[in-house]
Amino acid sequence: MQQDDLAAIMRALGHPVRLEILRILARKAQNCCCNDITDCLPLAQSTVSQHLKVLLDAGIIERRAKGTRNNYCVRTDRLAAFSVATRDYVGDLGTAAGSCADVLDAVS
Amino acid sequence: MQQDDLAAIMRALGHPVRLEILRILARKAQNCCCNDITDCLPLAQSTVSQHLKVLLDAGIIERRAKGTRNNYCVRTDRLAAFSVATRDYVGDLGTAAGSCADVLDAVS
DNA sequence: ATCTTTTATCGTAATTTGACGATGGAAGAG
DNA sequence: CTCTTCCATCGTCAAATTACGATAAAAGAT
Repeated sequence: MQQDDLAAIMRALGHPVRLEILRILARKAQNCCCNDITDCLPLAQSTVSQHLKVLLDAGIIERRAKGTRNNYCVRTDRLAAFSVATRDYVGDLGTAAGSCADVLDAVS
Repeated sequence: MQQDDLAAIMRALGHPVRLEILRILARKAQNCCCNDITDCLPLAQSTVSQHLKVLLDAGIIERRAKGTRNNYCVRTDRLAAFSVATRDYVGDLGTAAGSCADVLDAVS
């Protein structure tokens, strides 16, 4: 995964409400629409819809028209890839840096 | 780690420049000041300083006065905790959701 | 055909972000 | 003491984010 993509997903996830929305989606899994989420949050429907769009644009969730409703669900594959990319990124930093604090202590 | 803290770190990491700054810090490990980073990026010193503040406020990096300079380094511990928290969060979503897309396919 | 439900989108307002140049203060160098 | 280097902070500006209410379109229900 590209660094910019990683940043984009981080940014999309970088809001407590959106983390909570994903949890709600995961819990109600198979049949969750915008109103269902709005019922769980102290926010207006339009605000929730906006947050859903952010997650949608980042490719973290999926939308499926179902009659008069739109069902959303988590894109587990994308999140798994993100989790791996995050681990790799952090891992790279760690191996490159060693324990920087210790080095500074040793030098001073 | 609290969900809000996770969101705060995600947000701090949710910018390509800041991901790049962390990489630079990790590479130059033991002796990296604001100017060093600025030299690696097409940005003004004040802009880099601002990004450093964001990372600092999120607890992702550490500052150490060293003579006339301020050395920064990555807080590997915090990033490791973040990596774990991310994995756990994504893992929770996965187990709660199953493969939601498949469920929807089966229902439709 | 009409009504209701759902929800994306528009318009708006307040706040935050991201970028810059300028500046002042802190600390070593001469 | 003076000079230079480093850099956090201030002021500014444009753009993005976050929230809201209003609204219209789409689709099922009556």
